[in-house]
This record gives sequence, structure tokens and C-alpha cells, in this order.
Amino acid sequence: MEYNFSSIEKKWQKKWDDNQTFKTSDDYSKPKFYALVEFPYPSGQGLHVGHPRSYTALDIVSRKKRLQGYNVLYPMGWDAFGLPTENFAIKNKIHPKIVTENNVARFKEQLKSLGFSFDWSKEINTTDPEYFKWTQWIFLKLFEKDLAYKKEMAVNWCTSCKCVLANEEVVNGVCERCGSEVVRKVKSQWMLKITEYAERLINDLDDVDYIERVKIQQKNWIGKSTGAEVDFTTTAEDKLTVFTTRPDTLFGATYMVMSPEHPYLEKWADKIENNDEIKAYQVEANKKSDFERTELAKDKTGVCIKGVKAINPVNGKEIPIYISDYVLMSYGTGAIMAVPAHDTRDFDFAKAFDLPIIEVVAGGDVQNEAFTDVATGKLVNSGFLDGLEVAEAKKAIIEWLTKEGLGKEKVNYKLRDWVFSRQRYWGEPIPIVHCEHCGYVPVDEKELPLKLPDIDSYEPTENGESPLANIDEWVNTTCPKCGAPAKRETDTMPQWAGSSWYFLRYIDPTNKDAIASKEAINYWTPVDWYNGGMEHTTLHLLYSRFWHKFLYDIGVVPTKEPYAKRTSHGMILGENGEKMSKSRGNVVNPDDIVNEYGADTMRLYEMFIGDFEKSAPWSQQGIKGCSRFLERIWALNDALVEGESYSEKLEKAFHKTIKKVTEDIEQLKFNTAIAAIMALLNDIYKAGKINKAEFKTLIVLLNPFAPHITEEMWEMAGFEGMLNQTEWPSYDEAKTVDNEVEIAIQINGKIKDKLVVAADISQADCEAVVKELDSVKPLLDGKQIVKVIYVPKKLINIVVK
RNA sequence: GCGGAUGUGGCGGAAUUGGCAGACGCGCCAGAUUUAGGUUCUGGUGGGAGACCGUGGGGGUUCAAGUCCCUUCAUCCGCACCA
Repeated sequence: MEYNFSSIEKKWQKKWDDNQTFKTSDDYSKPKFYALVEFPYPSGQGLHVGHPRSYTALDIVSRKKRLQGYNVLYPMGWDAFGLPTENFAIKNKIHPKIVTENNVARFKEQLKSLGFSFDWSKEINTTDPEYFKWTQWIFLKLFEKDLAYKKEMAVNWCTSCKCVLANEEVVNGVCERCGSEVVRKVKSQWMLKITEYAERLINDLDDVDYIERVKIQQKNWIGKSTGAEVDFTTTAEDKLTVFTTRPDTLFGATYMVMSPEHPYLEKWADKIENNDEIKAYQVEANKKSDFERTELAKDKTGVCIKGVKAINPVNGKEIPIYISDYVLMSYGTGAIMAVPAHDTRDFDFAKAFDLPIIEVVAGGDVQNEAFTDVATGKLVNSGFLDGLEVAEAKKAIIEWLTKEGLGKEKVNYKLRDWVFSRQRYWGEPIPIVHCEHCGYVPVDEKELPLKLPDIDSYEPTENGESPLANIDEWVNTTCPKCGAPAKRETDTMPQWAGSSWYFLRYIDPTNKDAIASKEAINYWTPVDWYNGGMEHTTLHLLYSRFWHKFLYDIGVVPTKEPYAKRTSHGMILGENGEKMSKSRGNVVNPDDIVNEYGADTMRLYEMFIGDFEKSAPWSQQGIKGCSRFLERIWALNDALVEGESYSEKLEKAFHKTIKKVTEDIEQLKFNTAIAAIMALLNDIYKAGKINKAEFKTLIVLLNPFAPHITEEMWEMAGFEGMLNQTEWPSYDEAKTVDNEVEIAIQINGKIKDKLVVAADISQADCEAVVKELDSVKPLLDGKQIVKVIYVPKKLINIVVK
């Protein structure tokens, strides 16, 4: 009978649906396994071939875990708020809600056509008011705990989206989404104090099983550095405080630099003699975006402040103060002490402005190059620090500063607070009311969800306000506290809000009284295995860890970390090895593959394509190999025989394959698991027949990868029930070991021959046999045997002289 | 500049972590089946006529190196004046 994948796949997809085969059990006595993949943004383009790579991987894990007796939660939902939908809505004059519905319907159909074992009864959608009610609720809790605040600040402003972007959303100076120019603009924004969690976000990485590069990337992003804050007195009254990681070099500070935005410049205006020059520099600096400032201004520029000097607290020396845009207001204190001898930037600046360079750590040639090594070298020209090593000097100077009241130890982070406002319609409304008397007042929890009003125009206003600002009847309300007329917050939340906690909602998606029931949360958290893209490491993954820690602090969740294990899949590239994109014309549509080869082949190929964690180019030829493999599997229907037809060799091959596949799936090595099954099939073909027990084992092993064909073959062979209700095969360790092995015979490390021997042959016996071989004996003639290395089951190496 | 990876046949990729390099698949070659093409099946397939040579290049450690050490080159990704 022909392998008609199309009808087989439809048949089983319907059956699974009708029977709710993959519905998660409420039996909390069973061991649980929570498998999670990043839920997609339902874009108008439909599913990309990249999506199924992640989904298939954890579908394989989920299906295997179910067969192993776990209660598995493998859910799917929609991260549906966001700009592309809104832009499409504006352009085509369709409500974003409708656009979302259409896109979701398409995605869902595509996902179902691939046979994923999602529990669709747990489906969620971030744009559903019953969902975002809880997104808003979490925001109110953050507000209540002072972790949400409003602040006037320079923000990244996308000129095309007319919207604020988080730092993370600005890539190379342009908007990550639309590619338009991003400029700086001062606006009042809602912020979340993620910085308050910086230390815990670093430390708790020790307790989770994330792939190393994710941990490293998150740590780098948070950017912890330990140093000291030091107060410099000035000839103006104010102390100028700096942050430095090298307090040990304090004696070498020959000038100071303030950021052009430093508030002291205004304050000191009457003491500064060259205000015009400074103003001009500020204007220049302000014109540049952050990108230009860092990208183009490698040559140091700046202006010396005339009329105010600073005093180095360690030696009382008067030193000049400059302003320069290489010092950022947003990091540390907005001012630095400059030690040109031991910092490359300070060195460049000192050279440009002809400032003195004083060596305080010996070991370099500081007149020609900054000496930044901290591991070697001892302090010089540094008074009481002389002779100490850098680490000792750090300790000593911090002690001294603390004692003298001139400074203290200090930790700084690169991580900034999270800009949480968007001037857009299609997002969760921020549930805050602004009252002239009471300030920012939270909307009463009972009022949630605070829904979006239906409006005709979703365009942001020219002055950058949210479209909601135009809806008077929505904006105007009363203060929940004092009852006076008040105005609603018109900004909405960023797309990251809904995805920061979605894995909790899957647990109990229809709960009206809480994010999820306590019992369910206690059972299901943390997520056991979360797979997603590397691009979400510093955005979604960090944000959701932050929210989860907050929810832990307020007693909503029982675990400090949301995800016990995090892995990441590589990209699927176009056939030409480049990233798939419309403009490159190398996009592969998953629908076409499913139509031409079937879902099982598609799934198999995406897993066989290469190392799961690395990117790999698509190949139309390669997919044929997987299609052929399934055809060969299917053909076994005709090779099926009754009774015990085991050859011992084939039996061992089975046990080895069970072991390999079982282990490989856990280790993300899907490609080699499939290769092992292919090799086993080759062995079966050599035998020419297969008995029922072997057949059963084979199709169960293959089932997680190719669920439709294996269910069909299960049914055709007359096994009981559905395959997905059976058990994962076990193996006998003893039967994975061969009795006879081929070992390599080496003379001086070069292979001269191979020999089949009993696996447990002794070295002496083996040596005796080997030395008499025709291929070996002449080579030993007249030589002295220095030693013999024998590695059981591997090789024997005779070293001669 | 800093951080992270990667480099193995014509191609995608394996290699139990120091022990027979190239599993598995694609492609290719030959044979069988077929009127033929396609499909399918069987066999072969790193290079070299050979001794031998082969995991980006060079050096080293070792009985033994894709794997460890030093050095160098190339490509990709992330961050980027973070004091």
C-alpha cells in the first residue's frame, strides 16, 4: 500500500483533536513535566520555517515524556499585541482585534498541520482582556511596591513609529522593528525598576540550567562592576562625586571630566568663565544621537571648564575639569576622574589636550600607551600605596576613603531601568489615573481589566501622544482616591509585558480570581525546559525573570526562577546560506513543504538538518532523504512477520538504538537520534524482515519525531489503542554490549591492521595473537618492543625501537 | 576594542570527550528492476598508482591529538567611550 501522508496526517490530527489526546491531566500525583516554547507573534506572514524547529524539538521531548509516564504540559498561545498588527490595521482600516483574529486562525491551522501535541485547551492570547487583566494586575503590584515610576527622561524615539523604544529595541541607531532613524527626545515615561533586581538576576543564574552563552550574555548585559565612589572637592562649593573601578590609581588622576549634561554646569554658570564655549559644546553633543556619539566620536573632543577646579583628595593637588561626550550622564555619577596613565580613553583625551600623564602602576610605558593590566605591576608615585599590588591597593584606598569620609565602595550596573510606556493603541492600557490632587493613582483592582476603547483612528498623534489621548470619554474619569475629575494614562505597555508572565497563565488559563490557582502553580512551576531564540536573551528572558522574581517576592509563585532549563535553537538559513528574508528571495514556506512531503518529513528534516543549537542552511535535496526514509519505514508494513525472528546481532542493534535515542533526545541531539534510527532501519533491511516486537519498538522510537505515520502503522499492525498511550521502550544495558569487537592494531601509533576479537580478551592473549599476524610479524623483526598499550575493545599499540 | 562561538569530504553534518576521522543523510558512480524517464533495490564513494597523506595555518605535549597547550588566520553573532 502506498504511503499517503496527506490523508494519514489529516486523519490523526482529527483523531487527536476529537479525543483531546494531549490534554494535560489534572492528576497532580503524577510526576510533571512542563515544556515551553516561545509563543509566536501572529504576524501577517504566517508561520516561518524557523518556528517549527523549536516547536518540533520540544514536541519530541513532550511526546517522549508522556510515553515515560509524565504528566506533560506543552501549551501554545499568542503574543498578539504589537506594532505590525497596528500598522496593518491603520493601513487597511481594519480593527487590530480582527487582524489578530485572522492571523491567529492562520497560525493555528498551520501549527495543527504539523501535528504538534499542544494542549489547545490551555491556549492563551495576550490581547484577551481576561488575560491582560493580569498583566495590568502585575503592573499595579509593581506600582504598589514602588517598582513602577514615572520619569522625565531622554528616550529613544522612533521617528516612523512615533513611539518610545527601550534601549534594547534600538539596534545600530535605528528602530529594531522598522529600521527608521531613532532620535533622543525628552518625555515623561513609565519605568520599571529592573535595576533593583540586577544583583539577583546575576546571582540566581547559578541555580538554573541554562546553556552557558545565555548566562554569559545576560551577565554582560547587566554589566556589574565593582569599584568606589570618590568625592572631589572643587573651587565651587559642591563636591564632585565620581565612580571608578580603579580607586587604586587615584594618585594618577590628573584631570576630571563631566558629561555635557551634568547638572553642575548650570549650577556653576556664574563661576564659569567660558559658558559660551560650553553651551556650544552641549548643543553639538545633544545633536548627536547616542549612536553617533559612540560610533563616530572615537577622536576625543571636549572643553575645559574655566573658573572651577577640582582638588584631588589624596594629595590636595588642584586639577582641571573638562566636559566631554565620552562621559555619559546615564552611567555612574556622570563624572569621572581621569587617569590617563592607566585608562585608554583618558589617555587618548590627555594626548589630545596635552594633559600630564602620571604613572602610578609600574610595568608599562605610560607616555606611549595606557597601562591597564591589573594582574602585574606595583603601585608607584602613590604615597602610602607605594609597593602594593593593584588588588591590595584597591582595598587599602577604599578603607582610607571610607575612614576619611571621602568615598566608599560602590557597585554599578550597565543595566538601566526598563522604559515601559509606548505611545500606541494596540497594547495593554496602563491602569493609572492622574489626579491633580493625588498624583498618579492606581485604578482599583476590581476595575480590571481596563479595556481598550473602540476607536476609528489608531494613528499616534503628531506630538507623540498615544491615539488613546484623542478619546475624551476614555481619558476623562474620576480619581479613584478623591473622586475629583482626573485623566487616565494614555500610554500602553510594551509588547514585552504580556510575554513576561505568560507561562504562568497556561497553568490555569481560565481562572477568574488569580493568575492561576495556588495548587496548580505549586505543581507546575518552574517550567522544566524552555527553548527559544538567542535574540530573546537580553529582552524577554531577562524581563520575565525579573517579573517572576517580583511575583516570588509578593508570594504569588513558589520559585525564584521561572525556568529550570533554557536551551536555544539555531536559525534555519536560506538555501544560499544567508538569513531567510523576503528581500533575499530565499524564504521557504512551511505550508509548501507540508503539502509536498508531509508534516512528518518536515519535522524529521528540521531535526535532522544539523546540530540543533547551530544555524543550518535549508536544502530541498536534503529533505528528500527524510522523505525517502519514511517511505522505507512505511515499506516495513510488508516485511512484518510473526514470531521470534531475532538475530542476536539485530537484537543488540535494537537495544543500542533505544539507548541512543533515549539519551540523545534529552541532550538535544535530535540529529544523531534520527541517524541512529536510520542506521537501525538499514540493519533491518539487511535482515529482510522484522517481527512484531521489533516493529513495535521501532515505531515507538520514531513516534516523537514522526507521530502520524507511526500511529497509522501501529493501527495497521493491530496493536491495541493508540500508540501515544503505550510506553517508551526500555533497553537492557547488557544487550547494548557486543561480544566481539574489531580492534585496531598499531605499530608506533600507525594503524597496520584490524582484527576481530572477543570483547573480553585479555591483553596477553590479544598480544600473542597480534604478534603472529602476517601484517605485524615482519614489522617486529629485529626491533625491540619498548611497550605495548592495550585499550580494551579499541586498539592495541605496539611501540618498537 | 571587549565578550561568545565556529572552521572536518563535492554538500549538511558525526566522532562514546585523548584511542580505528568521515556515523547518518544529500550528491555522485556502477549494477539490477523498468519500454524509457522517475521511483525502488544492491554495491561503491576523503586524497594518492603507491609507501603514505589528510580535521583553517604553524609549532608543541603524548605510545596515540579533530579533541589538550602555545601561536596565527578566517568567518559569524552579541556588546560597544559603562569610567
